[in-house]
Amino acid sequence: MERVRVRFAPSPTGPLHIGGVRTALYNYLFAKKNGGTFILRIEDTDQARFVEGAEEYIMESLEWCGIIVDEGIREGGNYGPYRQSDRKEIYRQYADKLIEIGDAYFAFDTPENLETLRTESEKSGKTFIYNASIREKLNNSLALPETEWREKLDRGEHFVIRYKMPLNEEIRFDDIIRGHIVVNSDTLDDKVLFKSDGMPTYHLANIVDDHLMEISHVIRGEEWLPSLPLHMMLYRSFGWNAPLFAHLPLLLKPDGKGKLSKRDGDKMGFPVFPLFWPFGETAKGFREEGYYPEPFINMLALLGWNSGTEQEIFTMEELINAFSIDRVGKSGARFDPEKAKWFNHQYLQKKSNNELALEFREFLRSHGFHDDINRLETLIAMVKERVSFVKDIWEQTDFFFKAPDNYDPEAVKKRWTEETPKQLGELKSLLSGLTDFSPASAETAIMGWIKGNGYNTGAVMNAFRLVIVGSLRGPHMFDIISWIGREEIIKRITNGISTLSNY
RNA sequence: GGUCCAUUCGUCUAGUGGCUAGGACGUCAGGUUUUCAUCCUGGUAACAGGGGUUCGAUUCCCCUAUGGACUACCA
Repeated sequence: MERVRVRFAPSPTGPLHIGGVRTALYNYLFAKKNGGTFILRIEDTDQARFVEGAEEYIMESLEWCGIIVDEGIREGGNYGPYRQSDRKEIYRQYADKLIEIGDAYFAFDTPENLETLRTESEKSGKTFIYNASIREKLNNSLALPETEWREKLDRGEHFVIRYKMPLNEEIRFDDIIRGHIVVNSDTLDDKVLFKSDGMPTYHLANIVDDHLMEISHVIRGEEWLPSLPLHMMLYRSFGWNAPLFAHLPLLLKPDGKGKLSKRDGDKMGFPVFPLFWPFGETAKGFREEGYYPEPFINMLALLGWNSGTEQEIFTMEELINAFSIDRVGKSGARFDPEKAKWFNHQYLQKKSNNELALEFREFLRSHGFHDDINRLETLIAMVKERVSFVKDIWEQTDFFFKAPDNYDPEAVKKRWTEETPKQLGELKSLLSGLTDFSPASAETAIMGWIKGNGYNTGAVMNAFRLVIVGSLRGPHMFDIISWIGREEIIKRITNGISTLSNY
């Protein structure tokens, strides 16, 4: 096979959606699997929709994901420039070449005029298609006498260049994922290739750049499938070899219908973007929500692709090795926030207590607490397996840092009895006199005291937990009290007795 | 409306002309636990429908239904 060169070609019109990230990922995996090159090309031919900051956002997102760009606006390369607005001059000549060979023409119709025609034919139940069926009647260089349209051009009248779609021709092509597809050219319209503002449309720029950059495989979203016939025609008109195409299935909403959108994330409280989007209407990002890039990528890779084995946890290296484009599915995949969480949980479990302690220390700081790293490691060890995110650690351990400010009424009702104050009073003196406050020592002492007095273990321990934690949750009591320390424990028992005895 | 694409448990999916249709997430139950969670064990649950082809179709073909994308001087 010729050498593999693939590109990810987003438009800088806002934050990069996870569907876009997945497209980038599949391109990247395919390139690396085949020893090829991954190119990032910015498609900013629509000046009106350009959004400040989007380009940086795209690059930062890929970087966070661990998707390494080989050629691009920041990396450089031998096929630049990699931003279409910087390639502006090269497109017109290709449009002109098409006109020269008779496969394209100048059109002078105004957008308003076309709009009117469209609504009119809609009213009569017909579809308006700007093609062979009607172009002779419109305002273009095919319908007008040459002297007339040349004069318009000379006068500087606004024009676009349209592709001249042939009449009644079966256009046949193959897609790696979808197989053979046939479309009749009569259902296609004479697409605008070159706009009146002097910029090419996606269709022209895309084909020209893919050819000039020697792209071997185009891997993009399914929304492009309907324009593939046009693209194939363009390659034919230019006499170029077309790259191979693979159209990826779409990412769908977690509930209901339709493709995933920004709104879904807002509505259901999960992110649909890799990073926080800080401009204008802000949007949540996976990174800021506490996801690690590895599980995020892992999750995305498995949305629409699988290795054919039962392996689900993959490193990027493993993904590259296992990836194959013909194992990509055909139907849309629904994004599942629950499974995304599970992936993060899996990765977090593999982190060392030290790594997590370091991360958690930063988090604690924002809550106004601090502690030394060794103590935090001990703490992490107690709750690690029950959390999916570093921020969850706080929810599991807040009572280690501050005394409860209220007691769960349900738990009080269930576990606070007439004997409880007396028992906890005894426990308090026991702990005051205990020299070794390690978990093991505390356990021996407390369990001995309970048994010696014939108390009910569950009753005593739950009441004890209630005054220390404020509710019936958390790790083993002996680990908790040893970490918190005698003085604070005594204080909490005292407070608990005085507050709860009034019930 | 037109064109194109798709359809296996609730979700992501494996799979093949003959299988008890497999796994994961979720969910449910049991176990472990002085609590909660984790964890372990087990269960639940699917080939959209109808016609063909065939000795036999989830698998191949056709139709229908449903879903989706596109239908801009946006990408």
